[in-house]
Amino acid sequence: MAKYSKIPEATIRRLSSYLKCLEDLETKNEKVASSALLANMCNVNAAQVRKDFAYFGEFGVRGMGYNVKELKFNIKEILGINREWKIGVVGIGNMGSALLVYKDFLKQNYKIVAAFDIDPAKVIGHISEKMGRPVEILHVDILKEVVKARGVEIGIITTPPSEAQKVANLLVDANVKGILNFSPSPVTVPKHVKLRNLFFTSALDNLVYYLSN
Amino acid sequence: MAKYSKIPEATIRRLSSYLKCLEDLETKNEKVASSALLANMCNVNAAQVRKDFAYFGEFGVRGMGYNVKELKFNIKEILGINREWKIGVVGIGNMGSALLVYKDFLKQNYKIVAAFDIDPAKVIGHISEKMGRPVEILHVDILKEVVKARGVEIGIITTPPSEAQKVANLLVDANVKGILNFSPSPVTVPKHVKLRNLFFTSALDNLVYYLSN
DNA sequence: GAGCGCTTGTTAAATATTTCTCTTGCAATT
DNA sequence: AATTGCAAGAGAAATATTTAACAAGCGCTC
Repeated sequence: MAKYSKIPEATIRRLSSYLKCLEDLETKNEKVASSALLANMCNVNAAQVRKDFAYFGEFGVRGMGYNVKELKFNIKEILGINREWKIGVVGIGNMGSALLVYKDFLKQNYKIVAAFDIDPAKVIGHISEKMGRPVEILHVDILKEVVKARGVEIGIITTPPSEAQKVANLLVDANVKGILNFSPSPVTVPKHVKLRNLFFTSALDNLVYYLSN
Repeated sequence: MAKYSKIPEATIRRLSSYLKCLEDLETKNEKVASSALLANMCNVNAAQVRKDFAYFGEFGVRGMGYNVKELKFNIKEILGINREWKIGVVGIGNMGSALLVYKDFLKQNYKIVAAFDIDPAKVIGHISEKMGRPVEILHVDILKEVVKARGVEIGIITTPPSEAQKVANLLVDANVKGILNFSPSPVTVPKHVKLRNLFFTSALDNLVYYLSN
């Protein structure tokens, strides 16, 4: 990580996608993967794959390829996801409740340790019996104190768009380090907080553009 | 669109994000927006904003800025979302049911006209009373014929990862033009079908990388 | 243990993208 | 109708990213 000063943002995105492919390979009991194979799975150039890794070290064996488990471990270390991250979800509607029991979060060491809503009693209805027993849903009024007490580092916003900015402000005030906004309304936060907007329609827009052109 | 032969992929992504900002401005009753304002909202450079638009035409007024409604219209036209797109959702678990009633899809002219599951009777339990009456859930066995009959153009996969590839194959066989994969397992499709994987954990991975570094 | 096949890591070249600077033109004002 | 201020559009320069080409090196076989 000393060799290169600047890592392309796109490289980081791809690392995450290589990781998903490696997990896929792991379930299929594949032990090694070449840059060509990963490139193929992720629709990128093989040189790109090797270059992406080269920013961070040497993880492969010449003539052989990459050891799936090892590479997976190394990517997790690079991304900083080799430890548990504590998450709080705000807005327990349909999407919020779905996230509360989303299995891939658990698998990836993303642990939802708190859930908030403006009306905890009412939203219980969103939680179907099939969902098991997710974390208790608390009132947003006590968000700040709970976030601090439980060490929540990342907030996820799943409120209606009209509430998104208010909730973002609450989370910032409660000192979360990052925010993932699932609501379809863009929010802004101070520079010291990292923000990602995840707009479902944007994924569709992108798809549609390439379908239309 | 004749002036430039190649449009950066990143430009398309940004158009979608400008669009979200314009909608936000519209709800705030703003009539015009400058490139500087949009740049600020989307965390990009103002020249970038102008350049992105310049690929497709001249949408602004010098000295004034861009008319919010007009620009919104033009971006929709560019992206190809100035008409309704018919969508089918496969896998009606928690995430799938949440999407069935996701308001922003409707607002954006994305219409879910079909929903499938391996066990339609069972998954009704996922649909809470609050959700109203989403589209009827059908058995995947009849996916192909329903997709064709209802003119589904885009398939959304919200099954468990183990089923994702099978469903992708079904959708391809039913002649959808594009697939949006919400399941955490990467799928592959023939080149003539457009695919986007939407991994929630990837958004978190990205956030965490920049929190850790 | 020498040679071969294969795939990595690296450097350099080719592309692509972003940013800067400057020119153009609209609209408001006087 | 001329002047001024402002912000878009265009082209050039600066960066950044991707791709190609090749050298290095591991493990297998003979």
